[in-house]
Formats: sequence, structure tokens, C-alpha cells
Amino acid sequence: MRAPYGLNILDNCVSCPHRQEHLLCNLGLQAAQRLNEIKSTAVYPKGAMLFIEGQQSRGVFVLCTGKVKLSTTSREGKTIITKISDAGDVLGLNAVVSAQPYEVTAEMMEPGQANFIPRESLMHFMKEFPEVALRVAQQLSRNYYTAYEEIRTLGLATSPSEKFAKLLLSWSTTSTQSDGSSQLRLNLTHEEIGEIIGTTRETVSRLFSEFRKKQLVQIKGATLVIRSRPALEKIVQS
Amino acid sequence: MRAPYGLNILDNCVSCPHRQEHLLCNLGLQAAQRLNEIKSTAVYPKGAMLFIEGQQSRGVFVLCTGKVKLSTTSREGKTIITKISDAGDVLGLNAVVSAQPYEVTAEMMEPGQANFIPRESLMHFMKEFPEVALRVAQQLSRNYYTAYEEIRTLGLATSPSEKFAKLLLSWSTTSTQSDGSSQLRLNLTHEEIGEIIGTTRETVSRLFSEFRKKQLVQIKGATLVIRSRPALEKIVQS
DNA sequence: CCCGGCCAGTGATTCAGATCACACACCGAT
DNA sequence: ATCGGTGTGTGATCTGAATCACTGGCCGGG
Repeated sequence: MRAPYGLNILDNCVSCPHRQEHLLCNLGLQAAQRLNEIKSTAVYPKGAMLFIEGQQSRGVFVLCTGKVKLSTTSREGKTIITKISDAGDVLGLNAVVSAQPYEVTAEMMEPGQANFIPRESLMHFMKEFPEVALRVAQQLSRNYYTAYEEIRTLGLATSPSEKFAKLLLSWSTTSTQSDGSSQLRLNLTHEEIGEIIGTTRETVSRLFSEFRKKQLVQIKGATLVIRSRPALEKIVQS
Repeated sequence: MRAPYGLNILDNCVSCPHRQEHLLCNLGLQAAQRLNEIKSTAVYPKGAMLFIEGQQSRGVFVLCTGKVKLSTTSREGKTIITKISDAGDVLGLNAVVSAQPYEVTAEMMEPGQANFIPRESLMHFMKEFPEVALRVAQQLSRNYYTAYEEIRTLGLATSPSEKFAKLLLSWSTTSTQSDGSSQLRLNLTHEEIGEIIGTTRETVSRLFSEFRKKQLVQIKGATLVIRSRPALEKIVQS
């Protein structure tokens, strides 16, 4: 089943869950055709770098399948992960629109497929179709919000427990059961979780222990069960 | 002296330093006229709130004169200042474009003047003129960058000294002398500085003492002299 | 003039999380 | 089965910033 009207950049991405909302989906016929001319699709293996922090920006990537880790590193080697992107996300948009180098590194966490749109083509495309410029603005605004949320977690949460609880809650938004519990596959190492919430690997380990002891979470192999959202929410504001 | 072609939203803002770069300046004739119809100007006293975190977004403010403190507060009452805006900055744009409540509180730090553009008018305006949508996109992208920078300071800098040095450097970018020193008026309390770099008032006091002792800065009344940028840069990466 | 409120400076104490240092579990390759 | 690498769990120690608790300076108003 395809959009009733116009082509869709994600037509070949069956797993894209919310195509309606995404940038460059459901455009008018002309815009959609133009889009198909300027985009190009490729498949990337696990570990592939779509782009690297500091590189001159070449264009944007629209992720079809797979997950991408966005991170930034200081000179001393400390790394933070700013976001885990998945299907439908647009990567590198800020850098392209403002003609700056990529500000983060984008690495495939699992094999996946992405559409590439070169910088010049996209800028032209935006000038040609006001609706596209508007979509881009909305996407940028969404990017800003996630950055802003990151600032709140990093700046306002006092303890690692709080940040950790917040992270777990953000994960459990997808697929929550009626009893307040939810399940998800955990494919991040403790190290990486530490890089998300800004703490060390050891502390993450201890947090897991602590939360397991308090019956907040449960772990079987790679699946993580969040036992009660309410309890976690209490920790966040505590 | 006015722009050679078209009206300018900042025409009555003599002190705006870089009007060329700013949103909604130097538009085409038609766009500029339209803009003049939808904007309205007002003067605000010190302490006035342009908007408050969580309020439904009504429109954007283009600041003409004065400084504005953008901040966000957690339920427990902890506050962080995300940005100090000055002439030319566009406030509330993200909230308006994505139709969300304002994510920060905007408070006048000194009396000043601002143009207001209602939400609906702006959205219409963007759809009518592609150039406007493009400008908005670029402005949003700039907003994102400052947010991103904030993330880097908050997430990557380990010690308060590092964050403090970083802040001082960001202040000294304007007006640096040939000998690497620079001077500026300091109208923030230690408390507020703490809210910018995410530490306590006491720590800021101690940092000032320490930096004075190390001959990095010098204070006479409300003017702060930064004695050597290189030395500060050393601290940042150390 | 003195008073009250806000801001700045500084010591003493405390404590949570970083750091260091292991031991072990798991998995794929040889 | 053995081995190396990677990821995990947990103790012991250390440290730097938060917190508490003052003092004193400055300014504006009665």
C-alpha cells in the first residue's frame, strides 16, 4: 500500500512505521518526482560511518532500515552519544542547511539502508518547492527539541540514577503493556549507556544492579523488562 | 541609512549590529511589506517575561534592543540558563514552527524593544514566500547549533573549571585586543553564572578567586578583564 | 543615618561517583 | 577444548564539588 498521491522516498522501506510524519514523505506529485531524481539509495554494513564529526557536509541521509548512533567526542577522547536514530530519521540536515561541517559522527549500529541527497540538490529542491522548505524547517525544529531534551537531562538531573531512569522511560514509550510494564531488546553495552547519560561504565553496571534489586527492571539475556513506569517516574522527579 | 532594497524589520533598531545575517532582514520588497503588516512592536521593562516555559506558543519575538535570559527549570526548582540573547535574535521560533508550547522562559534582563509576529501570520508568511521559509530553516539550524554546543559543554567538560573557562572564552570573542586580552561588562550574578555552567554559586565564587590568583582574569567593579585567551584555552582542553 | 535585602567570599564537612583493580561469564575462532 | 577478546559485576579508595554555615560588602529606601 502506498500513499494515495505522489511517490514516496520510503516506498521501498517497508519497516518505516510512521511514514506520514516524516520529512519528504507524502509530497505533491511534482516534488516527489523531483525527489526521486536527486536521491540515491545504498546499503551499509554494521559499523559503517555515514559521516564523521568535522567533515565538510556533503548531503543528508534518510534512514530506511537499521539503527544509527550519533556521537561527538572531545579532544581528550571522552565521547557522548547524542541520539540513537532509526528508520525515517534524517541525518546531517543541520549541517547541510547551515553549510557547516557535520557536528556529529553517524555510525551504523546494524546493517541498514539509507537514501542520500547531495547538499546542492537539496538546497535547490527547497528553493523550488516551498512545501519542502517548510518540511525541512519542521524537521529541524524537531531536531532542536531532542537536543533541548538532552540539555535538560544533562543539566537538570542531579544524580546518574535520575538520568538512567529517564533513559529507561524514554525507551519504554514504545510498546507499553496495560500493567505498566514493557519489554525491549537491549543492544547497547553498559559503556554506551554511560556515554548517553554521561557517566562511567561501572556506574551503569551498579545502576542496573540497584534497579534490579528494587524490582524496577528485569533482564533475561538481551531483553530488558521494565516492570513499572510509575516507579521510575518517581525517581526522575525525586 | 536603510537597506538598499525593501523594508527591514529592524529599521528602527539602530543598534542591531549584523542586520544582514538576521532572520527577516533584507527580504524582497513584497515580503518585507507583508512583514510590516503582520509585525507589532512593543517596549518591555527589565524583568518582563516575553513568554514562559510550558505556555502555548503564541508567536515569535524579534529582539531589537536589550538582553534576554532564556532558561528552563526542573520540577525540583533547579534552573539552567540556556542562552543570553541579544539584538537580532529570534525567540520562540522552535515552539511556533513545531506548534509546541514554549520550551524555555524568556525574561528581559534590561529594558528593551521587540517585534512580535503571531504564530498564524508567520506560518502563512512562510508558505507565501519560499525565501522566508528558507530563512526560518537557517535560523532554526543556528538555534540547533547553540543547543548542540551547550550539550558539548554540559556533557563533555569534566570539571567546573573547564566549563567556566569555556564560558569566559565565549564571552571574550567579542572585542579581543591584539595582546590577547579583552574587556567586558559583567551583569550576571555568580548565581546566574552557576546556572549557565551547571554548578553552584559558591563554586563560581571559588573559580573567580582561583582564576584571579592565576592571573587569568581581573575584576574592577562590573568590568571583567580576560588577561589571556591562550591560557584559558589550555584549561579547556586539559 | 541606619536598616534590610541581595550578593560575594570563604572555611569545614560530607558524600556520591570516578578511578583503580580485579574476577568472571560469554562467544567466536583456532 | 583452549584461548583471546569483549563485556559485565563488584569491592576499595580517593577526590572534588555540593552543602552548610558563617561574615562582610554594597545599595536603595525609609
